Amino acid sequence: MKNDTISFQKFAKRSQNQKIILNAAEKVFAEAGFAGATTQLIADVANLPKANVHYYFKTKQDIYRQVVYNIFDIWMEAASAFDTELGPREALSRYIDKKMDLARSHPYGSKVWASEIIQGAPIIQDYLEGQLKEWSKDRCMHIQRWIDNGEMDKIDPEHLLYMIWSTTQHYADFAHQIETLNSGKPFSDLQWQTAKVSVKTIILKGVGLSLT
Amino acid sequence: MKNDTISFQKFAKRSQNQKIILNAAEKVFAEAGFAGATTQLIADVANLPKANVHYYFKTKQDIYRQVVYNIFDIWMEAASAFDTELGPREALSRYIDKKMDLARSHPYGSKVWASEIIQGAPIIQDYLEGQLKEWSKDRCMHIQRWIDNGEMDKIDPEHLLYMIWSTTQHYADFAHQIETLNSGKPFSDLQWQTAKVSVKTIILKGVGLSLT
DNA sequence: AACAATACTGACCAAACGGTCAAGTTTTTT
DNA sequence: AAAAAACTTGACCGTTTGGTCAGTATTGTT
Repeated sequence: MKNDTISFQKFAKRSQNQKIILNAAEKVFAEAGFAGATTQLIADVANLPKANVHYYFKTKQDIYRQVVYNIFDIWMEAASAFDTELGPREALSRYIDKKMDLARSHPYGSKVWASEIIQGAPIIQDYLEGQLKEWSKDRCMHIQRWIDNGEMDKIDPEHLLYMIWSTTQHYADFAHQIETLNSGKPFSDLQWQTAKVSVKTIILKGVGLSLT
Repeated sequence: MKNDTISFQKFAKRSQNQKIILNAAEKVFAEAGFAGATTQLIADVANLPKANVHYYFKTKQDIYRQVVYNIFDIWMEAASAFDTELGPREALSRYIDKKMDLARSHPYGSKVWASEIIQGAPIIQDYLEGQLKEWSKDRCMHIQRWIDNGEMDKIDPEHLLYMIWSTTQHYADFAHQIETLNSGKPFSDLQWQTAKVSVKTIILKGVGLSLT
């Protein structure tokens, strides 16, 4: 019992400091890119001396790798909201909702991901070829089945996925541009609501599904 | 006559070397980000000694600024394809076509732009608040008028614009991801065609317009 | 209380960076 | 032909960077 508690605390401290560093790093990588992010700045944001950061992570790349893996895991978990058993309307609708929620709750992660892909996915390539490709193929197959069943319009499933990804992530990645066009103010709850409804309305109707 | 020719050649040489450097820089900035792009690498890609690059551009930021301005200009010129006099179907259709063409022809510029916005638009902020905001407001007003006239569905115009921007630019910015899901091969002419049609079909139908 | 393991940190270093410069070459003007 | 202007470049420099390390403090174990 006492041993367990102590072991847990030890584990907790290490894990907790790593989390602080990763959170700081996510923000810094998002705002400066991989090369522009300095370990010193990550340390400052995490409120730790730089040497301490290197105590928990051997290299800057290790930190970066962890940040990218984390956002990928979150996204893949959200991808299960695309539950093909629900039928096209519910599956697409819930998936878009979920992706919009993530765009709002994880803007830094989304930006890090975008930069990683823009620069050719030097770190995450294996995941793209593995998990992501598998998931995409599976969903595209189901979408095609819906189409063949006459449940929705004949649309290339790939491009439907791309449209959902791009549109939802745009609200995270291009938040600064959107904010600028919104008189410099971030979206309010109501504006996020409107965004969600607009995206769902256009896409669902666009592929021949009604909202209700 | 002779003077003119000589002066023109002088101008041509300077201008030509600047163009070579800017083209190289666009690629390097896209693939490495601002901080990750080294003047040495830009020089290598341009096939010039580093000192020569600095003869034509005082600082790395100057090169970067020019690259970002260039892509913004190209985009704003394309924005005139959104000709509100044509009515909603033609205006939107042509604008999407034009943006898709640019995603294919200027992938590096699009990536540099995306990175710039992701990092908070440190260079281009004035343009966002000026030209872009003005253009957006104007087009949103026209879209609203179409809606009020019953020519298309009631959709928040802002979000329609965001959807067009995000979807089209996705094919440039996330080309690497798309390529990976496409068995590692870049899109063929036919696939680009399909992408274009898919995007137009979904968006136009999504806002209550028929394609033909 | 003694010991061991983990956590922390200031000082330091080699490498890489953006940028400069003086000394050359080529081109244009007179 | 000679002077001026523009172009080219290898060598160089101060600064910043990721990362190390030796020494200290704290926490956990016996």
